[in-house]
Amino acid sequence: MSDVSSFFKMAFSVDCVIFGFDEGKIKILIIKRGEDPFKGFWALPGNLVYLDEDLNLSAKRVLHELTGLQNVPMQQVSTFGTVSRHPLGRVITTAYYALVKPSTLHAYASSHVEQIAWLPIDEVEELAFDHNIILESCLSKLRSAIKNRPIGFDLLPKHFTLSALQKLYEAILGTSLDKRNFRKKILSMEILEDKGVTQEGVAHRPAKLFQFDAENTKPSPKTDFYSNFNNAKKISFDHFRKSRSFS
Amino acid sequence: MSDVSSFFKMAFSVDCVIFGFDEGKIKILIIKRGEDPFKGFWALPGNLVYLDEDLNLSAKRVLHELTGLQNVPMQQVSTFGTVSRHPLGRVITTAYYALVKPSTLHAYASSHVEQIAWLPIDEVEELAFDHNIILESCLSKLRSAIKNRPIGFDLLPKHFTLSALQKLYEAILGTSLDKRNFRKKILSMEILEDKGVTQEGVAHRPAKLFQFDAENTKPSPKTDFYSNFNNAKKISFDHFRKSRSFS
DNA sequence: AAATTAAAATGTAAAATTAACCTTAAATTA
DNA sequence: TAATTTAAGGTTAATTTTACATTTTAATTT
Repeated sequence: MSDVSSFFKMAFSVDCVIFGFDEGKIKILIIKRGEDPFKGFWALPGNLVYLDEDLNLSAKRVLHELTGLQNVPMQQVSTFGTVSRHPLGRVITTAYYALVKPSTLHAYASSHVEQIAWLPIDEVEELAFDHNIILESCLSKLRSAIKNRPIGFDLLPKHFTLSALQKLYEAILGTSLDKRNFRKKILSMEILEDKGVTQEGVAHRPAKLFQFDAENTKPSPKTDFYSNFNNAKKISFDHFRKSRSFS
Repeated sequence: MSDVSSFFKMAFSVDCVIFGFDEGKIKILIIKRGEDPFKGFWALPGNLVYLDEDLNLSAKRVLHELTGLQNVPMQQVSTFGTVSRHPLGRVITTAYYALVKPSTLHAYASSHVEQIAWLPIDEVEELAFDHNIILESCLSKLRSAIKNRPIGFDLLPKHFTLSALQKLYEAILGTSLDKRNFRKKILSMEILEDKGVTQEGVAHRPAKLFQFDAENTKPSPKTDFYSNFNNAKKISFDHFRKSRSFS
């Protein structure tokens, strides 16, 4: 290659979509930017990648610096590279998502961040850069991931009820599921361990608590991990539905 | 952001995994590099992205420049960004795959390319850069894509027999499929148009020719597009057939 | 303490899908 | 015309999915 130096003028960034499940809703972590560009705008946590830093590690570093979150496994989703997506120059960005338990961690506004918030995904308005598009793509990835692998547990506390798990699936898939069929299917996978303990202090019959049993994560033999999203009862999730990116 | 200029020192590239189906095998297009780095090595077609060029368009441009291929839809797969994956500096690369019909197009060695070859995927040896890893990830993407969407047709000539289609699925999935069940399932999807024509000049009963009917590409209602890869026959033990692939 | 409230837990039957399996048909070649 | 080769196609059993309603258990209210 004759002269290659003119190519080495780009920057690279990572953007993180951090999903949490709280009050029956899927939320994401957004930050209000404390510096230009897009100062004062809400945005996904993201920043530039250092020259001597692996891309995948960069996502963890950036998330930590901006929100204090640590030890969060991150999944690469997609890379966005239109020419003028960033006002300061040519910046290509890679999107990552992560699933966290908002209850057990404390995200805080850190460097260059004015504010931080957990926002239900159906309440997200205009974000900085092309972050709305990035969010859509991560959401769509999450929806297909949850059908194929037992990842939902990462969004729940260590011990949880089957109803909570079902609500989580309903929130992500945007459908309502049949209770008996859901329980049958999940239990038949033998990935849940019955802790022999029940809820306390609830004003109704207390539910059994389960724990995800990582041992038994053999892939389910036939279909997707949880593919029967067909028994949807067309009830309430209208806004949710329409935001599903088909096509 | 105080001083950001030190970040704008990276380069960006795209690498293409071009799949073809030929002689019953899945092959990829590889090039022998005509310039450093890795001059003389076999590699995936790939090159640096221009500063003023959209990432996704870059993949098409690069493929065209190196192989002459044009109008090939490309799917983004994944981005690779370890620090020293490229000897000339910090270069992050995005992998794309495409499905082509080797019969109807003429790839040729173009700029900076010494040679070009279609190589069966199981005969690929050491490639330049981290291209072996990139290939693996595209292959794995192809395998899951073919189960979810009717993309196999992009690898076949316009008119094809059901046996050819089945062989294609078998080659990609690495399993053997039951002939009657395969035909039943594919035909029930109503995405194939019977051309009322048969093969000619074959030394056996000629097969009917079909054509992919893009009209009818409603997503199959329940399961994956072609998910029943479980009826794999372990070839020899025809009656001893407890051979379902568990675990 | 009895009644009310709220969610938990549970089984069965019909429908749909998947899996297993083999014989006859149509062309070419020897 | 016999031999070879691949195409074509249908039935049954097994499994999976779907639809559906009542009873149980605790806390709270009266």
